[in-house]
Amino acid sequence: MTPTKKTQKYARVEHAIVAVDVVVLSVIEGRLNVLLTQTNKPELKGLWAVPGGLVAPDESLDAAVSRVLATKTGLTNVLTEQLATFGDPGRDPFGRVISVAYIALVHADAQTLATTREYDAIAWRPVDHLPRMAYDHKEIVRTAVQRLRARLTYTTIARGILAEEFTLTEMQELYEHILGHTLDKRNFRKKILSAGIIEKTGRQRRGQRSRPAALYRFRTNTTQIIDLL
Amino acid sequence: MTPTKKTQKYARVEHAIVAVDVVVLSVIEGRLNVLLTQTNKPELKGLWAVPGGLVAPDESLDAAVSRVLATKTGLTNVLTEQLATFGDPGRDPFGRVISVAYIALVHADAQTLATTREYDAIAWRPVDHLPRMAYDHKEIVRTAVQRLRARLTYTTIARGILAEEFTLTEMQELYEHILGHTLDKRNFRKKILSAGIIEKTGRQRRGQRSRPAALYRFRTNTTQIIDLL
DNA sequence: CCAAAAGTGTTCGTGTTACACCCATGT
DNA sequence: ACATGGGTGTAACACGAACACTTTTGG
Repeated sequence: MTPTKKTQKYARVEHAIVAVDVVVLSVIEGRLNVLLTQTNKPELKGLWAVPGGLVAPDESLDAAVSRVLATKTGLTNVLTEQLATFGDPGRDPFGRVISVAYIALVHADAQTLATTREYDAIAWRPVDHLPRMAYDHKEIVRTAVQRLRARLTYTTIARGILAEEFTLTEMQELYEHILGHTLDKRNFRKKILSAGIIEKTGRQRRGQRSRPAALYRFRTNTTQIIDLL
Repeated sequence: MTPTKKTQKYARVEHAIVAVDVVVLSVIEGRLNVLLTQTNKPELKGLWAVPGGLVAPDESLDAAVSRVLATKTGLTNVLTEQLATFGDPGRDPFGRVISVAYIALVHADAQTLATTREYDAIAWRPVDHLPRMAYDHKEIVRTAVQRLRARLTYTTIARGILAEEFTLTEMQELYEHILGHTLDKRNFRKKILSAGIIEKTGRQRRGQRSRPAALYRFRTNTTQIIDLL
């Protein structure tokens, strides 16, 4: 069944264009950052946008997200989650484009690798100092950050941003930076450990001129809904 | 700017079709029900679907939802909220249709009015006994119910289902039916009242052969995010 | 006067918060 | 030896859960 045959039945309908836009978030040097690309369309010169692309005729939305991430940023195997769909007529000056927005979280590791790729400029920007952006992408990023903050306290979504192995202090700093306020060290450890979502790897992080820290990993590969903090 | 002109720039792109599907929920006789229509397409004979329709070229998604609700069910002025977007190729056997699903909540009042309209059959069905359904609509309804349950405890979304004026017992029964378990009367009242989201209207519900109940209303017209229960 | 639902406080246990010092390492 | 971040317990408090009787009306 080809796409053309499949859409026959709706031939008279005015078709829209469907895109996916991916808000890639990471914590870099203690700040929550978003990955932005500079568009090369002359009409939007100088404006930044979240990486995105059109959905191919026989491609699922998730597949489109993976493809866009891989081709436009070099990122693969990223934890993604659907955010919301933005469809105001006029949100794209070139036509009626409906955008299904996704959140993607990447490890502190992968950052440096991800920044060098593709044709137009690509860079990390702190979410609290966004540049002028194309379309409604500023609103999309704001929505994504809101959602991430909310999820952080009742899911194990942090798994997406933390490296494979991490120290409890790294994890706590991640929470503090995303939530925007400090947390008590002893209480944080008590809650996270008693939730049973992470376990010691047995290894240690050494090298700093201080006591070595125990390394932990998440016990599961899935994002669980569980009350933390 | 006509739609045709606007989409010029993307003329070579395979266009998809964008639809909205609305999961209309209400509590009827103590059970959570969903409003379903029976499709008249011969290929899907006998299957039920959630009311939905294609998005017009210059119509926002929200506007499409309102229009679909009004023309297919007679409902107007309904509290709606975007749920998620379903876009698997093959979810619609007739073509590539991307569906933006919405939740709509209607007052216990409006129910009876809503059921009589439009060409094909339309009826309320308990969400825990869904009939055979077309497309992926069963999954959409399940997702909607999950979301409603979750929202109930931390937002004032119940406002959408309750009538303008209601008794605390009615409100409590609503929560019990949607959550699927009973609640303590005194604790429920304490929490809801101390949250400050509702106020006495000064009127009473009389007529039952028992003590009259004070009537309440929500203090605001918006769905607020606040910790209840 | 009886049935039916409305309304109202207190106790107890659990979970959350606030808080300060010793430990292991690298330089 | 000292600077640096890692690691640990306890007491006060607030919050949530459990629980039963009196009040007001309609019939």
